[in-house]
Amino acid sequence: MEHYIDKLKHSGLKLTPRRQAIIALFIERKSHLTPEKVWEYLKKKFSRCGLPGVYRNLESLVECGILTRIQQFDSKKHYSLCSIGYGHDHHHFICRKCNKVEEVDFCNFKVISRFIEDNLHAKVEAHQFQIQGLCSKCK
Amino acid sequence: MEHYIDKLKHSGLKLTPRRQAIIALFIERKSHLTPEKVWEYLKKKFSRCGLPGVYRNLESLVECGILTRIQQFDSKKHYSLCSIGYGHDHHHFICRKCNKVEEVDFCNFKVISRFIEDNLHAKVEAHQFQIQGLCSKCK
DNA sequence: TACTAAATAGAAAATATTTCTATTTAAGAG
DNA sequence: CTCTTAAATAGAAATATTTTCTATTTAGTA
Repeated sequence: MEHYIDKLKHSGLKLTPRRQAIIALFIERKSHLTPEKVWEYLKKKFSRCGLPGVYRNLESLVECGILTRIQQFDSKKHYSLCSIGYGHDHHHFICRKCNKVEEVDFCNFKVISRFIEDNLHAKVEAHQFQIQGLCSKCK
Repeated sequence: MEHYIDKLKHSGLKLTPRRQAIIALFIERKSHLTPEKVWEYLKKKFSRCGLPGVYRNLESLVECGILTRIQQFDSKKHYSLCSIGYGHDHHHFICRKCNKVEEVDFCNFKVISRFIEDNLHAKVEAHQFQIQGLCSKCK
């Protein structure tokens, strides 16, 4: 938690109760969450709580490198904790049952990047790598 | 084009003018497109044309393996042609300038898959790999 | 404690997607 | 070629999702 608070302050963002609660929620759940899900949780903790604020907070937490956007194919936004940070390459394993997101600390992207630059003559700038399956508990 | 028509028929889907036009559009543009963009194009070709139909067609073209969903972070759905097919692993290079989508015929996923199964003790089922950058023309 | 920029709620608007029903059409059978 | 039927369609409407806006409140600092 300290780690995340440092990231917040380092980005010049204020440490508000709302943000602390959001970070705590993600730490507790370990899964990716939609703005709506986050809102459901926050409404229980804060009597006054707007969905627009949730959207804004999630985006600012992405920008300061605490959260990352997770791609699902359901027309909703999804976020999860991410130590790698905004603008960098992301590698996530996502459990299709419990939605737990685990970071994959391995990437042989250089090889693929080289392949692409050689074969497509393109300039590679970023990549996202998502792996789906069942986590150790769900399988 | 023949290739795509075969795929359609093979899936028991009808070859309608709408679908032919959608496939032709994707072949011509080479880029990923949102339902809205596809609709804009179809409206020029068909006097009567509904957006719900576009949504349905795009989804059925995904299911028969002609299109794939492309992940962008803008709250819209994105589709592109894809020879790999539904449920299989996808590897795309996407130009951030012209939105051209190129398939990457290279994958050392087995190594990463093995790494994940060994380290996270998870069962890997699918993966998507997206690479962003500038294509040969745009760079 | 006072100040200031940032964060907030809530209403409203804008955007995106899905559902529904009646009508039309593609494709196979005869 | 015509008939039949299941699939595809339009368009209206509903729903869902996200963003914008304004006034108010608050965190962090001096």
